[in-house]
Amino acid sequence: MGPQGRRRGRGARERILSASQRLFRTQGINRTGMDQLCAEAQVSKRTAYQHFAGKDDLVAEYLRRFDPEVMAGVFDRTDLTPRERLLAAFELPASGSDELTPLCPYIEAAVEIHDPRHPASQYARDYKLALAARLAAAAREGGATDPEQLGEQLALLLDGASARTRVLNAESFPTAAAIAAVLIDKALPATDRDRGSEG
Amino acid sequence: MGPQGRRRGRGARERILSASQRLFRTQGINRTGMDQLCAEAQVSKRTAYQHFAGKDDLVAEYLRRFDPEVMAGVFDRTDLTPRERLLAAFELPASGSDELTPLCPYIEAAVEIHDPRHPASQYARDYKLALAARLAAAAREGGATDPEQLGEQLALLLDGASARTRVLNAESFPTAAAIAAVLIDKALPATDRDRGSEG
DNA sequence: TCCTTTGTACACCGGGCTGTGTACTTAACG
DNA sequence: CGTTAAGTACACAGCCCGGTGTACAAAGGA
Repeated sequence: MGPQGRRRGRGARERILSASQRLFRTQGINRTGMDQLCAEAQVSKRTAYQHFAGKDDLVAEYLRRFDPEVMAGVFDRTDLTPRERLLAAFELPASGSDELTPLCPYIEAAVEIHDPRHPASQYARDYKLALAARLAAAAREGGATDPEQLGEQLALLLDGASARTRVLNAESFPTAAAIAAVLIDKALPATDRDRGSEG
Repeated sequence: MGPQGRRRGRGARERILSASQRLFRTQGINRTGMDQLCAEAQVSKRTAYQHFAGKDDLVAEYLRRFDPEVMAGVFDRTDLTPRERLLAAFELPASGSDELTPLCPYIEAAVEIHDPRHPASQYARDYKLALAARLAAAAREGGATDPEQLGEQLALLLDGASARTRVLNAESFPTAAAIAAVLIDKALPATDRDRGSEG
């Protein structure tokens, strides 16, 4: 119910969004009420609704905030060959060694929202396509025979690992990584395995 | 809210469960209220709560009912070689040609329920393990080098296709099938591709 | 200093949800 | 026929949720 003792002042919007990240990811979207979210953000409910038109709006903005941060760490690593970059995408994201990888927030949103026309569902779709495109770009750089196909395949593996980790309550990324290795070895020319095809 | 005109009589429990299948699959679990469900089942709300302790109970039972029906069609086909059976698991399930494959109900439940200790989550986990085991059994029958690994890999592909179909709002099973073909060809001995290793 | 912008406190509304109480009706079976 | 199990109709309790109205307090630039 907002900040009871100390005033928290000006950074309301940012606090709301970062509280969203914490709560939506750990509890899910539907199970997180606006009251709890405002309490976590130390923001009054009124303020929240002055910054966001509604919960839907907040959810959409929460998803939009993921785009930059998620994939940048992997794809911008110029020290790795394309092949290594593709494989690095399957290393456990932000691996707190005893915690499970949480379900991809876009899949979570798509399942919880369930309306394909909802802005959040649009963002989810856009993100997934963008990620596949990035994978395809790295695949092309590595000299893959059919980069788009490999990108889509690897993206599917990531989604599978994420969903399966949630259902089984056990880490599934290593399995996905093993499949990815097979696909990459098959699609990338053997001579370029340790070196990009860039000339 | 229940049967307004005609009385429907004795088959209440079955009608409730089959209405669950229709509504939970098309709308999701949380978005389907007991009122709507009872209306669809043409059953009074009171009757529903005489058959099930609560909605949680109904959801658990709804999931339990899937076990026999889903995989039986594929794995019992003795006319197919093990390799063909493994591949058949990736053919679009119940393909209404213009409709998307709905999200696997166990993934749906695991995401919507979100509590790993909930009976529904248990069923989901059990089902996923059982399916992987069935795939592994077929893989073993086909002479795979590491049947358990192949089973787990194929199961992950199915989950990935299911989740990604939902997020992208576009069919992803063909992609998964292509990956499956690669994995199967790699794991099954070439001489046994058209014939089981049974002797 | 004053005034605008931002945030606060808190009660409250309407609606949907799960679940129940009660009195009644019907179908099946002996 | 009579008895009993199954189902019905419907109102209603209680809860939580998203969202709002109102009156007030503080920060910060001019």
